[in-house]
Formats: sequence, C-alpha cells, structure tokens
Amino acid sequence: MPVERVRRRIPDATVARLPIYLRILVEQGEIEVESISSEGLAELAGVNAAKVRKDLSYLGTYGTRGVGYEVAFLVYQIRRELGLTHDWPVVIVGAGNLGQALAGYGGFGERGFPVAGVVDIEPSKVGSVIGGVRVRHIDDLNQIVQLRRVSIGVVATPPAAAQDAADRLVRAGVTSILNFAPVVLAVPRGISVRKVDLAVELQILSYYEQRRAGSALHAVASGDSGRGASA
Amino acid sequence: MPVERVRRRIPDATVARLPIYLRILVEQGEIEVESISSEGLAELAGVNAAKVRKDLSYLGTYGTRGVGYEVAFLVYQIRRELGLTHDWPVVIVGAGNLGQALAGYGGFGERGFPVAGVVDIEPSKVGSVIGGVRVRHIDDLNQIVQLRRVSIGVVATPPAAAQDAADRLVRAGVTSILNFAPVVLAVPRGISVRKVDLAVELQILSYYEQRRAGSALHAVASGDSGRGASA
DNA sequence: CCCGCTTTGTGAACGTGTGCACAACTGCAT
DNA sequence: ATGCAGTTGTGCACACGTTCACAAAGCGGG
Repeated sequence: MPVERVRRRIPDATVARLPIYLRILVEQGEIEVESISSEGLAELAGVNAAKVRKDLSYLGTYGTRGVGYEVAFLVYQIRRELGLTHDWPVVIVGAGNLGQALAGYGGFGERGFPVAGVVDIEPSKVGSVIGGVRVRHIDDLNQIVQLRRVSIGVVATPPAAAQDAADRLVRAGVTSILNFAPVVLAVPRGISVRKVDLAVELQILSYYEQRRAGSALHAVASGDSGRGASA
Repeated sequence: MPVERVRRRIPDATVARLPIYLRILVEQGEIEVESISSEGLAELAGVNAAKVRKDLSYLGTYGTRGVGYEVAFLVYQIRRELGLTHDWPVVIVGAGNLGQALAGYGGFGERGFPVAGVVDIEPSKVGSVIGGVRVRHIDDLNQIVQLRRVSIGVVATPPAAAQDAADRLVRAGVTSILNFAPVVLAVPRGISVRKVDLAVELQILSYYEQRRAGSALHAVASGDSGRGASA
C-alpha cells in the first residue's frame, strides 16, 4: 500500500505563487467564503485563471467541475504541499536596523516562522531585547540552531559581514537562508538561498520609470516584470 | 541625424540582473580592477558566463574580444540604461516598524534613492524623526511628491491599509510602487509595482526544505528558484 | 432522467529564458 | 607579418512558463 506517492515536482514558478493563493484563500475563509472558482482566485491574485488552474493541478485534482474549489480544503492542501503543517523557527543574524525590524515584526510568528533567536557579533548589541527576544552573541548560534531545531536562517548583516554570517549558519546546520544583504552568497550545494535586495528592486523600477519617460510618444511600456495588477 | 536610437527592449530577466552586475562592477572598480571578463563577472554574480555576455550584449557592443570589459565604462553604461544617472527620490508610506527601518537604513540614499519623505496616517506618529527625516501626515503626500518630483513610492503599511496607500500614491502622481505589504495591489495600467513579501520568501524556502526532508533517499533537490550559489 | 449551464483539467501552441558551441575578432609575441 | 591564445557576440537548440481553447465532468431544474 502506497502510503504517500512521492509528489511530482512542482515548477518553481508555481511554488512562488502558491503562498499568494494561500494567503488569499485564508482571507476568504475568514470572511466565510466556502468555495471559489479559478476565475475568482485569479482576480484576487492578479493573475490569469488558466494559470491558477494549472498551478493547482500540480497539487492534485482538488476542484469540482461546475463549482470551483472548496476554500478550506485547498488551504489545507497548499499548506501541506508547502510544508506549513508545522512551524519553522528562524534565526536572525544581525541586530541592526533591519534585524530589529524583522524581529519586531509580528507577522513572522503568526505565519508559522517564530523567531528562535537573534544574534549579533557586536558585544554591545548583545543583551538588548527586541520583539520579545533577547539578542545573543553569534557564538551561541550553534546552540540556538541545534536546540531549537532551526533550519532557516536570515542574514540581516552589513554586506561585508554577510558571507561570514552565511558560513556560520551553514556550519551550525541551517539549510535554507534568506539573505537581505546586497551580496551574492557562496554556499555549499544543497543549501537553498533566497535574496531580497531593496536596492535592486528600486533599480528595476528605475529602469521602467526611465524607459517610460524616454519613449515619450504614447506607447506606454506596460512592461513590468513584477506582480503588476491593473484596476 | 539620429540623436539617440530608441533602445531595443531589454528582457525582464536581464533587467533584473543588471543591478547585480552593477554592484559587483562598482566594487571591482573600488579595488582598482580595470577590466573584467564575462567569466570573471559571472563567477562573482553566481551565474553562467554566456548569460553575462548575452545580458551585456543588449546594452550594446561594449566588450573587447580577447580582453573583456572595461569596468568603469560598463558601470557607466549600465547606470545609463537603468536610469541611474540621476537620483530618484522615494517617499515611504507607513512609519511603523518596517517604514522606520527603511528610512533609517542609509543604503537607500547612497545608492541613488534618497528618502524625500515618510508619511503616516496616524497623528501620533507624525512629528517624530527617523533616519534624519521627520514623519509627516499622509495628507502632505501630494505636496511632497510634487515638490520633490517623486516618482517612486514605498508601501510599508499594515496589509489593511496598503491598497489605500497605493491609491493615494497614484493620485499624488507616483508611477512606480515598491510594496512590502502582503497584499496584491490594484493599480491603473501604466503603473509599475514590485512586491517584496517576507512571508512568501520564507514559505518558498519551507517548500524546498520540506521537500528535501521528504525525498529522503539521497536525491538532493538542488531546486532553488532564487539566486543560489555554490562554493 | 435528461438538458443546459458552469467550471475544471489539460493538450497544444506560443513566448521567454538559458546554455552550448563556435566564428569573429583582438592583442601580443616572435 | 604571421600565428596563437584569449575572449566576445550570437545562432541554435532546448527547457521552462504562459495562455488558449475545449472536452470532460458536476450540478440543478424541470
């Protein structure tokens, strides 16, 4: 008896959209919506309905023709697929401006990513409490990671310290890193890294902004690689 | 006499990488590197050398065969293409945790995106000074945008207030928005929106993390849609 | 029980992005 | 001059992602 078929690989592009669908479905659930069509979900997510259906079809055949998708059930399935059936404690490296904001931002814990610890290399920062968590020295990283079973680390250090932070995280046993420093991290194979770079985002906006200004003659470049939506 | 040929459209994927190349090239320039090969740049950017060459070829034919690219010249060309020849003042809506961190983070101004203002709807927040900028009331948004010629707005409000913030920004004349709220913004055609959603990033990491744990038998899923690098 | 309406799931066409492989070209040494 | 080593720029093939379009399937009314 096949306990649980090995799940077929879900395309990266779909994986990146599932969290969006999930958030919307949870919101819909909260306002008592019990069922939703691909068209309705697409509208709320700012994407094409066919894309929604194809994305959801990678999870399995969970819709009902002529009716749509049952919100609660779909929430459950997406959660399961994304591995959100349990919490993923995260450890934040760097207690500067950004690190503090991240630790203080309650949204993390609520969404299943409680802050297991914040560490900094600077002794002067150690001991202060932010977001209900005491800042500890980076030498305690291993202990935090192993004791709290942390597998996700957040790099919120200045650029120059980012690679070192990543190295320490990997050595401590972390296997996924969310990097806020404007640096390309080198990590061993098998470690996932995602990067959030504010300056890069602004520069991309700058490109389309400048292009719009440049092309003058009406031809409005709707080109926008991000999640643009229109009203 | 063609003053300046209308630039051919640069693929979105390339636009998203140019800022990375730019940062690396600037860094190389600072340590006196005068020339770099596509291979060298690719190494530092964590991408394929052919991709670097193709990306750069969209800007024009700026390399020298057998030699490589002149760093200073390439920096200039990428800056020009991205519209970074002048500053782009930004206005931040929302003086909460994140808004404060963003305003206080010096990296913005340094990289050509000075904070022209921070606004909040909450009177109690108005008046405080963060990152050298005094928080003003959101009713002053139009004034700030028009006076300082702001075309980029940053939404750093709670989710429930994000759409209203975006509406106000658009009404004030902003044409590009960087959205940190976990909400799909509806904006008129022609307005660029880019989204940064921390929870989404973590959930994507969660997927690959969970998948790794699930597939047990060696088969290490190197699948990682972000900018993963290996050492 | 059957019919018509609705909506899913997916095959197929199309578009975008990636990477290889190599001709074209440069600069240097002889 | 000529040859050689190095590196770019790009044609081509392939992979990935998006969208259309429609058959298959469920639902409700008469």
